[in-house]
Amino acid sequence: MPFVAPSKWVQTTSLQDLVLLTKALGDETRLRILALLQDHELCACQIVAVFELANSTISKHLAILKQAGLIQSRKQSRWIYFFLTPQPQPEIDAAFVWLNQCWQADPRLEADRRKIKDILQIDPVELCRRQNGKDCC
Amino acid sequence: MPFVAPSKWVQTTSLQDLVLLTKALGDETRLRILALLQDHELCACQIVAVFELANSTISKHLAILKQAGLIQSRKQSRWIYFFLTPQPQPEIDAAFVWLNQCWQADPRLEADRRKIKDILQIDPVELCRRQNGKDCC
DNA sequence: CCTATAATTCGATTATTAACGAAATATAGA
DNA sequence: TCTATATTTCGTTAATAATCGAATTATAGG
Repeated sequence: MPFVAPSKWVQTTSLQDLVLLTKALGDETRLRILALLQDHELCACQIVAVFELANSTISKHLAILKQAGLIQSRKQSRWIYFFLTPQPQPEIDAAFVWLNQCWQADPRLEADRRKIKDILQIDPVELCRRQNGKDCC
Repeated sequence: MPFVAPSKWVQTTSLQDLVLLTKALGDETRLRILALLQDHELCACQIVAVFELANSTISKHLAILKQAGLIQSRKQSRWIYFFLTPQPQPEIDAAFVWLNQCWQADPRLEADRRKIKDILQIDPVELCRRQNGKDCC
């Protein structure tokens, strides 16, 4: 039976986790996604519609936020919905407290909020058709 | 007399400031510098001695931290001492509160603390001689 | 006023990250 | 089971950031 190192040995240090977290927060698009997710859970196609970036780009941003422990996802019907991690580990919870203090009343975030409000009116089926159809760009 | 836009017009939004701040925090070396500065103010040559990076690199990191409003500096004799911004604006103060929650008892930060303890024993004159002399590297 | 020197700036290089479109994956619903 | 499609992964390119050594700056102290 081969020797297996206890999982403790490969555990990342809190500094490494923290760097993962601060790097995840160190991008404007990702901060704006987090701000939107404070109000609603959203599927990828809705986030794509807000930022007008390629869906592969948004997917990457979401993966970074997820790996940092900031968000989670669940599948419902044909869509994957992303939402802020509920009751996250303390260091992430504290990060949210901090961010909330910072980003209230920012004009760009307000604009994003208005935009998502319109997007939420559109049926995701129609939204995805627009994104995957050739009338895009 | 030329028209000069009121400074208000070029004022950055809070989101931009926040991105500046999160980017400044999104680097391991800079987080470690901040952790060290929680205990002591330090001059550039002392920080260089801890990290074994070129003084130009450390200088850049310090400039980024300073621009984000996290640190300040003062000149004393031949050295410039860097220290955490006392009573900073609320969003930065909240960031420090958050960081303090995160980085207590991390082994790498502990090691840095031990190292700076030794370095503080050395006269800065001698420290800088070692760095600028040819016996380095 | 000089000179020595601590720190910064500059210019170049390397490494990392963001972005895209296309291809692959996975699966809901027919 | 099969097909349509929402999301992810892949491969590449472009932009940004970290790093270095050398040159420059600014100034403390002789």
